Amino acid sequence: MKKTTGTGDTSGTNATSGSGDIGRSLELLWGTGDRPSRGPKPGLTLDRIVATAVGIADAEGMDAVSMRRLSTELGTGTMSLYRYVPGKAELLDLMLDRVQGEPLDAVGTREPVDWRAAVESMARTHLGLLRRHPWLLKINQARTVLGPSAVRGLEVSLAGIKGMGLRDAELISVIIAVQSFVVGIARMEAESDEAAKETGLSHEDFWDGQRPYLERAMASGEFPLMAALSEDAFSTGFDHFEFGLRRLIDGFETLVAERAGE
Amino acid sequence: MKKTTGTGDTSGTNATSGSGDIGRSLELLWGTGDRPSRGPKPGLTLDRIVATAVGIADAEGMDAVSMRRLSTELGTGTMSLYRYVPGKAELLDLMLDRVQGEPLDAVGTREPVDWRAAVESMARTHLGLLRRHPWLLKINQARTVLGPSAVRGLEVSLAGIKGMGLRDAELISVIIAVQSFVVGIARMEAESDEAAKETGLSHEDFWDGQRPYLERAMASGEFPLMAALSEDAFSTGFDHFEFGLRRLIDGFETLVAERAGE
DNA sequence: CTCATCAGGGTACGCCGTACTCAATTATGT
DNA sequence: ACATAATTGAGTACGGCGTACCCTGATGAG
Repeated sequence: MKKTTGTGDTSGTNATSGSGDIGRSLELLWGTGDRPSRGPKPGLTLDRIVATAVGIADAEGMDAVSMRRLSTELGTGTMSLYRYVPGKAELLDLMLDRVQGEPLDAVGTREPVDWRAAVESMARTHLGLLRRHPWLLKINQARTVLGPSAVRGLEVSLAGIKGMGLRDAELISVIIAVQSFVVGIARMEAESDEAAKETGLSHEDFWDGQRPYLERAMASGEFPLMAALSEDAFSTGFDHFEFGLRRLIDGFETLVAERAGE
Repeated sequence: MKKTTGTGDTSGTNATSGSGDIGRSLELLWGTGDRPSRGPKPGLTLDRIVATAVGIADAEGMDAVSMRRLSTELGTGTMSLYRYVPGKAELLDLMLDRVQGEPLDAVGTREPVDWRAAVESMARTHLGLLRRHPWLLKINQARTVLGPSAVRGLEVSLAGIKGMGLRDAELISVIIAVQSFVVGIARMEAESDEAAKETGLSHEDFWDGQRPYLERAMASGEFPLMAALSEDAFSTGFDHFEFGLRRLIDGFETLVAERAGE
């Protein structure tokens, strides 16, 4: 995704730092944004660019976010964007950190009542975020571990589960387990929606379309257990998120009780 | 991702079926592949195309899989591929189903010993698959729920956890919970690797690069809990997959015990 | 043998990210 | 006040992508 040009030399023009992209990303993320003293005032702001990009992604998905499209939306030339952002990858990093800040504004770092409630809230908040911005799933999150919003989010999460009485590495692991589960669920949902939108087929039409193939397979006798499943096993009435979350919390409970008993 | 041309009319040339893509995918997935009687013999096979595409993706990632690249690898013209596959999306579906079949060949549908072992095996197998083919994470899996390999995999999974004594919808939910968790973990790993490869920075260099920003944030006093974390909280020595899997199984155990007690 | 049928490949179009160039603008030093 | 150095923003161009369209040949049924 990085070397699309083929001519190489992605970080040669940037005189400020020879380190590459990630340093630039961090600088933009944490940076103060002080302008140079000489020259005309910029007609845009980083904030406006990122906000607009997020708007496009929310409305039409990540694929719609291109530098040309973004510049059109902003009423500027395409290349002007590169005055503010070194490349598209860095723009994505900024988009990521921006929306990650959303839930934090509402929550604040209030005292946690109970770690179970905290875990639940963490999962629900995260899932809500991913549902609101499904394009988040298409951005490499490993890059921006250390944006301001990510750090704040981690702090809030830690505050919630501190009371579990686990070792530090285990607390991190709890967070990772919950986030992993949530991401997995969100991914399923997002992909389902995406597929529905792309093919123009609704959920029901989709399943109806599969039915003949499925039925032939079931009739073959090769899949006895699947054939024996009741009709509503795949029904949309069952909330797989709630189910999984409950199990996960129960699992944590077991560990916490175990530790307390020793 | 579908309407890249802008001229519209994505499914007009195909005389065989006006239904669109998904029907065509299923046909390729389950179909018998009978050739027409007239005309020259095809120089390629669907199998060879898909296998080559998988090879490229394994070696160089999903981005390297383009129709041009694939055709070069196969020694044919680019457009020839469209004789075998209606479009790239369908090719991805086929790639997905192909690698999903891998673990099944080894396992077989032997009698399950214990549902705990089955869940563990399910998770480990899936994680292994995703580690071997990280590009799987970039393919929309919702589309191909019903490829032959997917159906077989589901059957095997069901066989393993049947003994839990849960309702059908709950069994599905168990599978979904485990797979979601595994996908989440795999995604973290893959993104980490990808970021490392793209930036050319190793894991350590990456963290060292962040350190100044992090330390400034910690020094600000805004994040007391994070600042208080021990050094090794993020150490690579802790296996987050094992931890989460253990909790998940414990959580299932709680439910199973609950049901048995009633 | 004829010819309908079908495989294969070339060309072209509209997207994409972005390197490079250059005129216009502006704050500072004199 | 003015000259100057710095910076902006727009234009152009390149190499990639997926794929629509069309033409060339090979094939086997009648």
